[in-house]
Amino acid sequence: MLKKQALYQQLKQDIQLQHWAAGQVLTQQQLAQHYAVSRIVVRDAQQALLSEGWLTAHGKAGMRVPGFSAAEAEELAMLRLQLEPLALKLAAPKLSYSQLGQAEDLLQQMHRDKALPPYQRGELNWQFHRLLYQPCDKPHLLQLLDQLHQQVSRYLGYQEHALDYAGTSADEHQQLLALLRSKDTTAACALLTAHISHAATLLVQYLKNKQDA
Amino acid sequence: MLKKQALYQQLKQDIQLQHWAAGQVLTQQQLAQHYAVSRIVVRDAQQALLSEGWLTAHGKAGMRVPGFSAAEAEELAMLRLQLEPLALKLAAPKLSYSQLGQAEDLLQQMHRDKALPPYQRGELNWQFHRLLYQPCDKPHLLQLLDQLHQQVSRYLGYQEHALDYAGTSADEHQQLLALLRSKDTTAACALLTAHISHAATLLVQYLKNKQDA
DNA sequence: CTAATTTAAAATGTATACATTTTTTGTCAA
DNA sequence: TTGACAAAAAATGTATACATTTTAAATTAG
Repeated sequence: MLKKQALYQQLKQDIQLQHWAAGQVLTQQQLAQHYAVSRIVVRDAQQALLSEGWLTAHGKAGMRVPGFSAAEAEELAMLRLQLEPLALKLAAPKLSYSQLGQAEDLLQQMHRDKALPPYQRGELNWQFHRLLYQPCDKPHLLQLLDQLHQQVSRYLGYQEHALDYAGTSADEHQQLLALLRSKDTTAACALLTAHISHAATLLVQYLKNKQDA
Repeated sequence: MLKKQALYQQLKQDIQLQHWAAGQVLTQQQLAQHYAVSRIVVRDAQQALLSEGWLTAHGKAGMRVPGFSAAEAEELAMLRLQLEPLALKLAAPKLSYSQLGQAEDLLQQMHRDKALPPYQRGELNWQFHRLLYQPCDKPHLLQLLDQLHQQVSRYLGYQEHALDYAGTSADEHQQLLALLRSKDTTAACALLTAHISHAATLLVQYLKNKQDA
């Protein structure tokens, strides 16, 4: 694989797994030496991660690993609530049964293996949602959603139980598919809103507790 | 100035002024030679422009200059309508009179000079809107809006009269400020919605006419 | 002539070397 | 001691050179 992409993925994963502490400045040299690649490669990867929010610029003070906050989680949820139901509303009428089938497969895969690492489960979860939004045929909207997902997924590798994929979430996913199959777009959008709210509440609650401790 | 930034701005402007035709593939070598810089500089600038939508990736076929379409303009307007009134609703209660004064100054500057080049007028227009949204204190929302603005501004260098800054738009800006000064957030948001719709309609109409011809 | 395969050319990826800028450190004067 | 200034170190920006990949062209087999 291209070294650029390899480093991009590795670095992203290492950030998610907290191998680089939040707030830490990551210099080109440091990373180039640590991962044994040239600075050029590091620059490219950094740039990509920066534009996706895995790193944040601080003027000329270099790029830092962003931290976590309940406020940020809440903002991200607000934006998801603003955009995802819209995407679903536009996409729902165009969803084919074959796509619904694919979605079903993803759900099954997601809940079958109990020992799936958090970030893989999060990835499947997003693939599921993304699949349902896809037919809306609005490239910019989908791009914004991908971007938001990147931000949210920073929080996920983080703590498994924060999202409760195995519990209520699983039911909500099934119900959502059922509503879509029966062409009840309005109800599906309402359920999606509740679903996002619910997941967000859990995460925000968790972060607030952690702030106090 | 840093060559990277210089090229970034130059290239952006040249794209806006249609010096590079839509659909054209811009290779590193081509640009490096044309602007007399090394390919490294080109790479950096390209990457930045790509993440802002001034260039679009086509698999391994290189980066292309994106074209214009009524459908895209409509999508961008939809997203603005979904997000900007929200930003204003959150920001309005926190707007200081000093900020409203700044906004007033921007408006004046914008309408005084009749011969302002389109892209500068567009820039002032965005500064005005951005100033009003700023106090919402939602970094991600503001970032999404900046991004959307970049996309929209691609269309602006394009044709001056498409947005009618001198006509209805000027009135709407003034009214908006008045409503904000009187703390009528609800009415301000409603007016903003109408304002964005109006500008979008003009642009979309223009693009549709152009498609037919 | 068509299509497949090889060969040449062009473009991009990557490393190293050098230039410039930024940060830090250390020294001296008040 | 403190604060300003100079020197050194570190980090980033940029260019050139080389490696790899991709694309185009040319050649040949069917």
